[in-house]
Amino acid sequence: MDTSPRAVQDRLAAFRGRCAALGLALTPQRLAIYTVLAGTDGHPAAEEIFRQIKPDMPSLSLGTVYRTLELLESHGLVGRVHGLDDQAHFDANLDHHHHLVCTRCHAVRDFDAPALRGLAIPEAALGGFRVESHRLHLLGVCATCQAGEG
Amino acid sequence: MDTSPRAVQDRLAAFRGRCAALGLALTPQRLAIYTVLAGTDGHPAAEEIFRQIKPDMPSLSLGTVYRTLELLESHGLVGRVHGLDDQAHFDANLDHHHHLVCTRCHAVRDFDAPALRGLAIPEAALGGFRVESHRLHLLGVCATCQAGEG
DNA sequence: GTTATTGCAAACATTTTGCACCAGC
DNA sequence: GCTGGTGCAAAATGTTTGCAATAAC
Repeated sequence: MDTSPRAVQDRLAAFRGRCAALGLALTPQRLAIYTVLAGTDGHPAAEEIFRQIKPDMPSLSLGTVYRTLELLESHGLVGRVHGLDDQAHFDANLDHHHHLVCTRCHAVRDFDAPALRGLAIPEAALGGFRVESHRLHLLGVCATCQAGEG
Repeated sequence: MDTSPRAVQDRLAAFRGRCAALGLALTPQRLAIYTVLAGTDGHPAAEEIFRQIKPDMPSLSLGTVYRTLELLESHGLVGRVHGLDDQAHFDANLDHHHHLVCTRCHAVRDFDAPALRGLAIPEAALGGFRVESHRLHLLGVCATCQAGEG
């Protein structure tokens, strides 16, 4: 995901617009939570988002972070990613993309390979299942963890 | 996954062999847990496996189910699947296959499409990540849930 | 001023762990 | 008799919820 200041600004502007359109109050908490997601390439869990904001907003409660993420996901403003731990991770990048999941450190990174778009799935194999979307997780070892091998 | 009596028998025989080779005791609990997985196409969670065995083995404890699944997974005898809920589901099918995940009822079913094997992933997109395996989740609505639509 | 949103704390669900007891070699 | 495995209950973890106080529109 493009995390240049410009791209982040664009994302935040779009977020404000979507909130207004949906009738959602643009509270400082919501803005802070979305800003964390809009500005990172990672896929933080609720707890991690909370820790990042807490110093600047001591009144923030973890419950609000969970509620906000749930709300934003239900309106399609953020995505939920399941990695290897049983913890939900979140993502402001809604473009079609896939994930690299490190089996050592459980980090999740985005990647996109245009060659993988338009996967041809034989209808016959699906047995009546109606496919609406797909997600591909590549499991392996990230560069950082490889460096630590020995 | 082939759940014919013959295929299940084969799987159980292989399981006994693997346990012996690994020096793992073949306790009634372990056998019961693996049997549930070997005989189903679904991907039950620990609690579900527990419920299925409990009537026939009242002394069974849920902790043992968790410990056993963890043990079997660590020895590569079963696989762990993350669907849409934040609950681990388990799978005795270790052949290369993918999953159909129903966004309504969260059921997970296997499917295999030979066309998807040998996905060509451009190295350049990976940025040093070493890919060891991949999993594809197709999200959509299963036949059962489609039938219930109105 | 209303209504939606927050903070807090308690509840909840899932999974892990410590420890005493038990079973098999 | 050791070793490993189980059952139980407590704890840890991640998440949701009820309710009174508060802030956004």
